[in-house]
Amino acid sequence: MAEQTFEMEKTYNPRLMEDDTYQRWESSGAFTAQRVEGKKPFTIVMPPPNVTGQLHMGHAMDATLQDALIRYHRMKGDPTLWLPGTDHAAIAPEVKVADKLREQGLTKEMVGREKFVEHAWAWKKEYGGRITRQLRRMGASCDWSRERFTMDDGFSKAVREVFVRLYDQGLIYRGNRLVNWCPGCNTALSDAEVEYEEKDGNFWHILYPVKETGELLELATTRPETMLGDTAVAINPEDPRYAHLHGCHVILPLINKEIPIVLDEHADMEKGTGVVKITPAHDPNDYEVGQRHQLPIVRVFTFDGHMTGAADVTEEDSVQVLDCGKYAGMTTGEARKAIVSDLTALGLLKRVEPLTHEVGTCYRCHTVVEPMMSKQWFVKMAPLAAPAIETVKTGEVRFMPDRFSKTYFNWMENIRDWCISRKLWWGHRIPAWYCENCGKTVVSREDPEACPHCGGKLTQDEHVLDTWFSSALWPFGTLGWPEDTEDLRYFYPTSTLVTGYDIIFFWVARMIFSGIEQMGKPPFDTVVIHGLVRDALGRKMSKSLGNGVDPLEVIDQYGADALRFSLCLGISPGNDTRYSTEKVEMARNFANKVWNASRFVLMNLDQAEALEGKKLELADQWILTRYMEAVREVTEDMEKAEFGLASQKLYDFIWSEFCDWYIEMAKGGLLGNDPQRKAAVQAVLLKVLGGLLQLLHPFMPFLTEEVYRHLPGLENASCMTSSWPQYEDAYVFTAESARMEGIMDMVRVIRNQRAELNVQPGHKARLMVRPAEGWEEAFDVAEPYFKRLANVSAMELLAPGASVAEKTVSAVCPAGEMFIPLGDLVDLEQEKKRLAKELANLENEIARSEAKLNNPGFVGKAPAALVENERAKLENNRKMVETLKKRIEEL
RNA sequence: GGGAGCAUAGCUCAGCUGGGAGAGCAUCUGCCUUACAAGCAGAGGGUCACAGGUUCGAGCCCUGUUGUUCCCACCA
Repeated sequence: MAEQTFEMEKTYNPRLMEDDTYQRWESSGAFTAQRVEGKKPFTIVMPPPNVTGQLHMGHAMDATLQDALIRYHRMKGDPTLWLPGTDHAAIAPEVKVADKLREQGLTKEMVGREKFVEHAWAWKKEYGGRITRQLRRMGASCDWSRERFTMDDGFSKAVREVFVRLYDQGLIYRGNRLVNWCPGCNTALSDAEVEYEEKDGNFWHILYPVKETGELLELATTRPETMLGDTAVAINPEDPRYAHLHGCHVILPLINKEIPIVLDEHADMEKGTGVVKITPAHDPNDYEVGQRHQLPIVRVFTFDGHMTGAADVTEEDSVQVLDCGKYAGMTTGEARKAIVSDLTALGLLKRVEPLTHEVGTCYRCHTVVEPMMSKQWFVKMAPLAAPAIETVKTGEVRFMPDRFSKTYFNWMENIRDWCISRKLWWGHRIPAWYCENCGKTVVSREDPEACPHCGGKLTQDEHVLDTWFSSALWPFGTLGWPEDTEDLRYFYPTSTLVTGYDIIFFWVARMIFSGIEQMGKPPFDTVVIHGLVRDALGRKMSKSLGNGVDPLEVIDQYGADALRFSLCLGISPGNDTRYSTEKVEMARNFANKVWNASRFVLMNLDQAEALEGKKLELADQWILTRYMEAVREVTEDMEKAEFGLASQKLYDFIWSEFCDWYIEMAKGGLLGNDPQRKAAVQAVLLKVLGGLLQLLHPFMPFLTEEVYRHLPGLENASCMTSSWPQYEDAYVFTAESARMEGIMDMVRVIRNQRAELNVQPGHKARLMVRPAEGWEEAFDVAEPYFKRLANVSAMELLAPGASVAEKTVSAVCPAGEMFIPLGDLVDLEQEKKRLAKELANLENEIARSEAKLNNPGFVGKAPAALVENERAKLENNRKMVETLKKRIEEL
């Protein structure tokens, strides 16, 4: 006799258990991955959140799905590794630290690089643990012993190794290129970091005087402030309108500079006037034109978004910087206004045409990005992209859902070189040094003392690497690479990557080509893509909108399990989902339901009852069969990463079948005085409850763990490390299940009739049943079910020919005919009408079935089982119609 | 300009390989039935955007149309 020390509260209260449970898990060492030779591990590397960031709904979704997969595989017995870590995230912390310094009246430049980086590390130290603590509150079962950081020593080594290797292969180069420049963050950006936003703007139609002919040439631009950097205007060589201008020049207004008219295909005769101004330093197309015609490159913007002045004038690598004179020092916006107004004064602004156009902005600060001529480091992408495309084409790496491989191809097949240098201080400093003496560039794994060529003094490149350069190495860098570690050999390639579709380009694609390039194998075989969590109105959650919901507040109020479940229920792969409090409440209510069902079972079990040798009734056989179906379906869904389907299946099975039906039916056995029956019911309850807690564990780890360890026979056992339920044929009772469903059907009909007739709940009525052919023995055990579930006082079976003299409500079900004597509540006319309607329905059904079965196409081509099913249904309905007709006659 | 997603009950969304439309919330009715009112029982509510096509059979597959969201792209 086990003492009942486990006092369950009436209402589920997650706060009482979550922290303790997590600590127990973590200290048990069960999160720590073990290498088991000969066994294939299941490995996920966590997308590393910003080290100083805070948990948001996106992380919550990410963590929930990964943890569900990890817990599922752990229970299946796979050696399981979920490798957590954080990202140094370059810009965001850099901005935060700079802000903090500003509060003290300091700027980055004032403190200097070295001190600034120290401040950044201090910042990291202060906030670095925050997000990992928050992930723990989600219940994330990561292997914290293997936690990594993208700037820890080992990882830094990996970054340098990759940089040097790619440089040596000629896949990393430095050059003057037109890059996306964010004046707000004051750094270059990669193409992926530019977001396009639709903005209102204008076409300014400007007139440039032609030197040779004196005519005014009209051209249009959306960015008049760049005109000081014009080094040509282009016309199409085929354009008859301008044939006479070949070889002529224009005088650039405002600065009266003579620039040539060049002939170039880029000038589209169909667009505008067919004349284009060419600004090689500030427009990608113009840059190309400039290259073709050997035009000078004249930069007119500073890197922080102002017009250049005398002080900026330099000439480096063929880029000239202009002194913009009266415009010098203005912001580009101010310059635009001034230039437009000056042109108007000169009569050279013909007209202004409003338009909306897509403008590139910085994905972090949303400042408008300026294309700028600048010397940066690049990764040559074509040779890296080719095998990365191939590996997805062959199915070696598989996106789920598959449509995201299209997104991937679309990007990879049109990829341009990747700008990897950033004008920041926080990050991996580019391992390149320039010799002051001989001017050569040294790229090295170790910091060099002096120039290896001439012994001259070296200075390191000022830039750091794009933060995605290091996260691209995450799947092998975290496992010890470039060292040849046991972890690396055992866990690489990893199994599944789980992430949102928004970082396929930033991260997934780059991990794939990096893995192939450095390790010879892609870093994972499956990429599970999920959607974004949006707000209740379908908007993206963002700081600026202030519509973000803090997952921690949700956890405080409803519990981590409720949050997790709400993020799984009703989602479909790759589709966005809306966050709503209602949904969390629904999940919390479900948790409460599970809690109370468990409470009921525990209250009624005094010891572990084994199922073996128990005499089972229809209800037992039914719930066991349904449970086995749930095991099969949930397992299949987990394999397919169909979290929405798995959680929905569990919700329905637990609530509608286990609680609403089986527990109610079980009460008879538990409260009755047949000890054998009681033991059988106890055994079934224990079996099914234990199993469904396990199935639910990946979604609601805390609740299931807490209940599971208090089940009789499982004292202090862990649900988390228990074995995933197996489908067992021995517990599948197909025929008996169908019998039970027949009885349940009758229960539903009785309830319905009573409700319609407004029978007082306290009023119990007798039930007379005339079983349909073959259903007789199903009613042997049915009486208690009717009594408990349908307010029946007593059930009596009628002989086949016996008639019913009393005033009754009646109904015909597949299982048989039934009569409920309800005395004065019965209105015979009403009853006749109802039965007639019922009859009409059935006859409709029969007509439908007959039409189907008389269709040679259906009988000939539909699956045999389906046809058979239809025949049986028809047969059944015909029988029911006969019975019904007889009944109506009797009335 | 290219690509993708979505359009199903009043609202939010499921519906897995084609075989009689589901859930939660909301609404209506009746219940504190000793696990649970965060609950129980019952009810109402849908031309599955529109038009064609394939099929014995279409919410599901194909084509087109409309609306909507997103991604990519150098439209001066």
